[in-house]
Amino acid sequence: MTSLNPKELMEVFPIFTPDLASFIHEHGETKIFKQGEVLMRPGQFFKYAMLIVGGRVKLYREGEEGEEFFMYFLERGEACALSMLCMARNQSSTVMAIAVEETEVIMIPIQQMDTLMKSFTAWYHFVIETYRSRFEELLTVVDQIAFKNMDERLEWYLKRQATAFGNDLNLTHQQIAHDINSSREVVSRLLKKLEKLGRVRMERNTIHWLG
Amino acid sequence: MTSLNPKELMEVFPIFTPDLASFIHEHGETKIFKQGEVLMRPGQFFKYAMLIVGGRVKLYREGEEGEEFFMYFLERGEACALSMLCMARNQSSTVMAIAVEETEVIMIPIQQMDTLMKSFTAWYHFVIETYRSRFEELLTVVDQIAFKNMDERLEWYLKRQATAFGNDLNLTHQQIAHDINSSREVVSRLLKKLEKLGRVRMERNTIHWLG
DNA sequence: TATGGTTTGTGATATTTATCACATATCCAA
DNA sequence: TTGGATATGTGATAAATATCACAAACCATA
Repeated sequence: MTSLNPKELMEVFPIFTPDLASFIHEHGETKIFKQGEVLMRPGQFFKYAMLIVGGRVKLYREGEEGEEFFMYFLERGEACALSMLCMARNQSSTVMAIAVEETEVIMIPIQQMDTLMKSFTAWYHFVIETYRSRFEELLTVVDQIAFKNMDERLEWYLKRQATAFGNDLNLTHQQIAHDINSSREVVSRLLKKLEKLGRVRMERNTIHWLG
Repeated sequence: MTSLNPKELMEVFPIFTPDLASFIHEHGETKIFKQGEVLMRPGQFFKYAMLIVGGRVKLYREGEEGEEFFMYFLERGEACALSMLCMARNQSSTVMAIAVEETEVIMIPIQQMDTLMKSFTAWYHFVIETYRSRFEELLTVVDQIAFKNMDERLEWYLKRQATAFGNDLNLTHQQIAHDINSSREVVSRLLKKLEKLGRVRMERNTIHWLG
């Protein structure tokens, strides 16, 4: 049973119909993840589909030598596509997902998926839209790393961070370097260039996005 | 009405049940795409979900300055995830898909999707598996371009081509350069290195993969 | 206000990849 | 067989990115 009643669920997930909202209210569990907590890690098996009610989750890919590569955020009203996809075949995760803020999640047990899919057209549309938007987002990620240089990729990264967190970004150059799989020095220099172009203003531990 | 009867459909798509196979036999259309024909291009809207019966389709992303970047192949028994995803919201395609061999495709009109999804559990599982495998594949593509150097990426590219076409690859260095978004000279030099390592043997217009 | 940890700045250098210029090789068709 | 198109080879150089070394700035707190 979730902590949100059906009416609240329909506010967070506008596509839900009343009967679907009731069903999820009934069969879902609410869980709070604290900042920094891991929602899933590579190799872990899914028992639940995860819907984000509030907060923010960072999804990233890990390289063989411990590198990281930021892919996207999940936010209020969205769901983890992989948790739905892998569940259906009892596959394990291939990405890291950690809460970057305190995050409230509705966990729907795998056993309910067939029922949901068969009984609620709205659920089917929600799942499709979840897949579609994540696939699109992953394609834009591919575009960036396939076609763009580091300066453009950095700018794109900052833009997305600003969309998620607002224009004052509490990030060190080292953290950014991790996320875009570059090095701190390179990030520092490119940020300096962006500052000269008037795209950012910099402080220790903070970058003001002026986009 | 498809050119394949239900029994043949079940051979190509083992997950299909008899009733699903009959439904698709009834409502699908068969279409042959000749080598080099475009199945979809960016901006085009979908009217059909596309299932591949035979042949091979190459999916790639286009950059802003006309660059190309190969993502993956679709083969017998697979389906185009994007054609299913976009259809559901009447979205347009964001990738190029061309037949690299003569390819036989079953086209299922968008109008049938809701019925299929509601009436056939096997269809639902097929769709999920289609999404899942394409998502996984796209994640491995991200890994390669995010974490690997050109030599490793080239080797990975050749390996995938060899899996699709066999070990004798009819590719020019220029074509390869296009697909991995590099330049001909770089590909030539890296191939030379691979030849010295005994991973390939080279001829004009052909590369023999010895992996 | 002294101290040590963290963050940022920057020159020097190495590595990787791209680009340019041109030579050579191979094939096909006239 | 020859001329032109296509494919490949290769040195020189440029550009992008990574790495190393170390200095300077900032911050918390003892």
